[in-house]
Amino acid sequence: MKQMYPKNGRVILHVDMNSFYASVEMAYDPTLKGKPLAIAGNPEERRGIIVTCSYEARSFGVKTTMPLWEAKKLCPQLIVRKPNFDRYRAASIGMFEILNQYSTLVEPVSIDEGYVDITESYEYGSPLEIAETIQKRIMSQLDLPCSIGVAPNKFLAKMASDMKKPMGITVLRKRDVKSVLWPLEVEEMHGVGKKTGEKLRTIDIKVIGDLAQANEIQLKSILGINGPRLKERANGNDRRPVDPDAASEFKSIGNSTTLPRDVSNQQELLHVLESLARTVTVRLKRKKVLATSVGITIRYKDRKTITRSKKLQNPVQQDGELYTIAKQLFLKHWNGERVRLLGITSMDLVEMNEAVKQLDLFNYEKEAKKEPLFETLAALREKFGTHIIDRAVMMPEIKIQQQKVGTETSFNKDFLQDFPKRKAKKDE
DNA sequence: TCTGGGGTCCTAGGACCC
DNA sequence: TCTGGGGTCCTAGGACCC
Repeated sequence: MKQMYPKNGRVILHVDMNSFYASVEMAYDPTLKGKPLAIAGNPEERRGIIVTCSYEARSFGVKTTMPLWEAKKLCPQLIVRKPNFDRYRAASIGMFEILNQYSTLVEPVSIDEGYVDITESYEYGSPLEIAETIQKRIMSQLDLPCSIGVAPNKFLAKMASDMKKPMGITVLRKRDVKSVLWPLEVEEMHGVGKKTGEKLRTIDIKVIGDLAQANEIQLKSILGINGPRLKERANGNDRRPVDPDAASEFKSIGNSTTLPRDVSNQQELLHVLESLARTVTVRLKRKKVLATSVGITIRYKDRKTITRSKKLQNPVQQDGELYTIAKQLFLKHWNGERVRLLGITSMDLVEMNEAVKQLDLFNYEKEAKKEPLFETLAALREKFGTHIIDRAVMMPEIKIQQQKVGTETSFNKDFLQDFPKRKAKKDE
């Protein structure tokens, strides 16, 4: 079997669930099968846009991000359901459990898609057989359709999974790139959106083949670092590994909400901010992380959107902490006009057990530089933590400047600047 | 009568340090 | 008296994706 595969080549699958939310609803309620179904928010709350819709709905011209009223106009018999994220998460777990049975190299990309490196998975059959087995099992066990791309790298696998929907399997080899990929419009390419497409068209690049043969200097000048990368992809090259840990750690956690109507009342807005802070806090705790930066998003009536953020001295997670910072940012930057959307994002996340250590290191470096003055032991303990101060004071090799102020002995905080270095050396 | 909510990555300018 | 350039951090915004 082994000799079936190219010596240094990889075999990557991209598994993409078809109209995932709508399909999950149909699996839960089979009477919905075969009907035009859309998942959308509440139009009364101005969240009435199509998140996903069934293929039957698509045949009427209904599309993702379309306002609900528009979709209803195109398809009056459209059945609309609100999203049930718990259901979708459960279905997603089921899907990844199946993928994990064919390789240890499974990289989740989002709730409904992932890459699988099956280069070493000979025992389960040929690449095409594995793809067929996975597709059949997802259908029989979860009642959910998916499309699978089979290719020598992630980019080609991703493009391949998009080619036959629903329930397609597409093999895209390197040698097929010219005939299959190159004739497609550049905007069809993963990584090329509206803006990049427009820019590319200004230098007469219309199809993927044009991009593949484009002048690299010129590409770089209009797209920056992304230009040469896109050209590589257009030629079918992509060396990114399938990394099972890639998405395991969140880089940010945030929540935002479009208000049912535009609001300019400060109390009302702060109230919304407070409830957003609470939901973000709950999610931080569940993930056992703390935030070292906090940002807010304000979208005004005219959809102009600003973001403001702040790096913190100490990572936060407790109730109220997030709100306090978000409130400060909001009051400082809100221009008083009517607000359409508010959001809070927590960033630079650190693990809870890591955070204690980092808190100390962070503090004494920064604080000591800022205000090198004498303080009492109690104050230092309060600021930097009892543990770290007591350890520093106990170490005889560290000379600590002291002075008497009244009956109290104070310590020069400057000694703290050297402490981390000494401590690091000692720990080696 | 419009345009959600969750993310990631990149860029660019200013501050600051060496 | 005049003044380089690299590196890093912080902040804001933009593009893109699902």
